[in-house]
Amino acid sequence: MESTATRMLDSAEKLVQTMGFNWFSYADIAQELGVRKASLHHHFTTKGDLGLALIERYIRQFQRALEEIDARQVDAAAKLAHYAKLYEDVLRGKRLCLCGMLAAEYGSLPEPMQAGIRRFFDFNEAWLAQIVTQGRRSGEFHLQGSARDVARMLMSSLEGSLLVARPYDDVERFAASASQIIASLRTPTLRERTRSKPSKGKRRSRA
Amino acid sequence: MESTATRMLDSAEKLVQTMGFNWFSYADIAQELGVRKASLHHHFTTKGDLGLALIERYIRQFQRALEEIDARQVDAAAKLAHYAKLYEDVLRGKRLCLCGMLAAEYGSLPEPMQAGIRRFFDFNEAWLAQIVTQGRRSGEFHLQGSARDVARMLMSSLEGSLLVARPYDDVERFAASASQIIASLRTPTLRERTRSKPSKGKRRSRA
DNA sequence: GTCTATAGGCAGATAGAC
DNA sequence: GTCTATCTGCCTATAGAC
Repeated sequence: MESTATRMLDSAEKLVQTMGFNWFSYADIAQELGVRKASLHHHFTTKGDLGLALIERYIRQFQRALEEIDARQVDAAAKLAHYAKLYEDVLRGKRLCLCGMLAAEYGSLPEPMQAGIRRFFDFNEAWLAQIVTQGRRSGEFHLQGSARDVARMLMSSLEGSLLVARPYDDVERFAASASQIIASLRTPTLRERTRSKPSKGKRRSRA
Repeated sequence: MESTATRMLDSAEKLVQTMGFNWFSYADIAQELGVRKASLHHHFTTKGDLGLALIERYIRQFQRALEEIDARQVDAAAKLAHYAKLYEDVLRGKRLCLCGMLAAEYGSLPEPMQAGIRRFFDFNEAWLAQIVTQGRRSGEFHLQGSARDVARMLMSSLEGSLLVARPYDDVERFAASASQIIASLRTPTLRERTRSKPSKGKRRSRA
């Protein structure tokens, strides 16, 4: 059985991800759950408190999902594909990434929420950088730039792909962008390689 | 001398791009311009009217900027670099793309604004697809996928790079992502080609 | 922990004088 | 085109009974 606080967070999360933090009110959640606004304020005194709780829970959920990926997948490419699937599932629910939405509204949010949003991005960046490093070592990925910069590019591109795909209510649009982004990391395929000059390729230092 | 309506649009545009459409009110604009709210309603009866006017003006401005690029730049790569600069300038003003912001708030907006947001993306996609086709013909770009899909990926990635970079107030973060995205289109350089293994590496199916 | 009641303010919008 | 005045409704938040 879910706690009341959890149901409140679930309802708020959906509202933020679909309509934005500045659009919804306590009345919306109260109505959906069949409680009074005052009950909401008992659990989350201010709207900022609620927003921060949302971000912190979202980070924890993402953390678990990434641990799951690390545990189940071996290849860097497979890990990355599953990472993209996480985003795709969000869009399937006709939502945006919680922190993607809040990043748009960033300037209007209380400071603790702003710090939480940056923590979410920092955490994702760190995980992705690790995957990029792994993929480069294994020869799966072909790329220039630091692992950190590639990680930032990947995260930003996926966030943007969600943002742009949603108005079209088109999961395929997202999937096409995501696979194109990921493909750009892949070592050139045989067909591409056979075009290249053979020769004494030396292993490059970090680009 | 700027018309009152123009100054109203300028003020509203900045508020939307920094704080979001659902955050600001007519009172904010009225205060900044030293007029009354009723004057605003005279020019833009409803907030939705104002929002739509904002989108339409933004599209016209973008159109002019892209014509400028077409007129001044010859190479597809140079055109793309200038396109990215358009985004970078937005971030320099500590703003988001108007339609990127509105895409986040999409679900909460009146239908005419929603249609306008899609027009903006469609228009950008069409221009980018043309550049991609040009670059592929000239041999500047190396890519898989249709010009349309590459165009969508580029636009989404740049929108997302703005979104993620802004909380860090870091134009360099955007620039690094943008140049990485664009670099992924470039035909492998000689130096990159020489590194590839000749050999029978087996081709994996598309991820 | 949930409720009723209410404060105090601001939202989007309109009427009508100047 | 701009103003004053006003409407109606919703917002976040709190006090205090149950």
